[in-house]
Amino acid sequence: MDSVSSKLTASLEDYLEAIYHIARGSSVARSKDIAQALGVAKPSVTSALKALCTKGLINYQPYGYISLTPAGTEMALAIVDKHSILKDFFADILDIEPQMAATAACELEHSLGTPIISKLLSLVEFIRRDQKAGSGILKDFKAFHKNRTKQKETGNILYGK
Amino acid sequence: MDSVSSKLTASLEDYLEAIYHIARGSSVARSKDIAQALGVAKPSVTSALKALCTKGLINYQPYGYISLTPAGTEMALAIVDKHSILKDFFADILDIEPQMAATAACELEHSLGTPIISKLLSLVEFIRRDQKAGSGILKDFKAFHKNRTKQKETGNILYGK
DNA sequence: TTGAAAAGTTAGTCTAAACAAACTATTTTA
DNA sequence: TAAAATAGTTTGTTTAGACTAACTTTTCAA
Repeated sequence: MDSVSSKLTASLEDYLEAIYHIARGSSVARSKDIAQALGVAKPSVTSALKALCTKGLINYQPYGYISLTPAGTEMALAIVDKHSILKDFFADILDIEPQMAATAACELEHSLGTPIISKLLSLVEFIRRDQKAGSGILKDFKAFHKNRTKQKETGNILYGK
Repeated sequence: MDSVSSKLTASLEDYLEAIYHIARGSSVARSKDIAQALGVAKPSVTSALKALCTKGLINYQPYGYISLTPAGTEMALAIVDKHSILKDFFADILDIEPQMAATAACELEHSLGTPIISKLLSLVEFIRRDQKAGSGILKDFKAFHKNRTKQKETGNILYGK
């Protein structure tokens, strides 16, 4: 358990997440696909695989296929969930372009703990429910933001965009 | 301009922010205070000061006092603003404990660009204004979250807390 | 005004994460 | 089935950021 319990770096979390997604699609994760998914060179993948294997999160043998252990799957799922909640918050509530929302989610998923993510999920669901009920919090908010940033022209406001 | 325009690392942003706060209080920033503020050893501060000086963000001479240049002040202010907006969002909207809200703000202030921060600020102000107007979005949201996480006991929900 | 204490710097080490170049293993195909 | 192509690994380098130990500079107090 000692090797498993240690916290991962942001980088190793990214590798774990990539392995999760690749294995979802094709049921095996190959080193090359991981490199491509993360935009890194092949030797970087090899190093990361060794680290993740040492921590008991993946099954890995040199030149072999890669899969997540139960512990690795659990961790990957936690990261993927955070990513998804953050992306929804940015894209659906803050109305950030999908690409930028995804990028931001990628960065933050490594920093935020469950208490904050839980609240964020509630907020997303709260506003979605409100939308269905037709009372228009989101619409009002968007109008509020548009109006607030329009004042940028007059120069008396920060963070116009 | 070449040395100034490069993006800072998260670490250097932290140093810049610390210098800003220390110089606010006592009008001079000493190396020792920076080390203490960031919980880091003295040689780490010296390295960071050299880097920030090279980038034209602080005035620094060995064994001398430290101050921000105009460019450094501008950057520090941008970071401090982000921090403050994030902290308000976590503490006032998501109702996260102040300590945790501050810690999270510290992490995220380095990752999020102005488009997202701007929207977040609008959201904070939108909900504050709503509160004053008495229509209770925040109150409803808190109740919604409480209710949602109560279902945790029954086991059918993620991120109960 | 000099010497001890405090502050700051230098030098060297460590870790994480990336890279390129070179090598090895596997797979494909002619 | 052997050679070419592809995939994966090893080795060694680089960068950023931290650290300790040892050294230098500055400050303060007797």
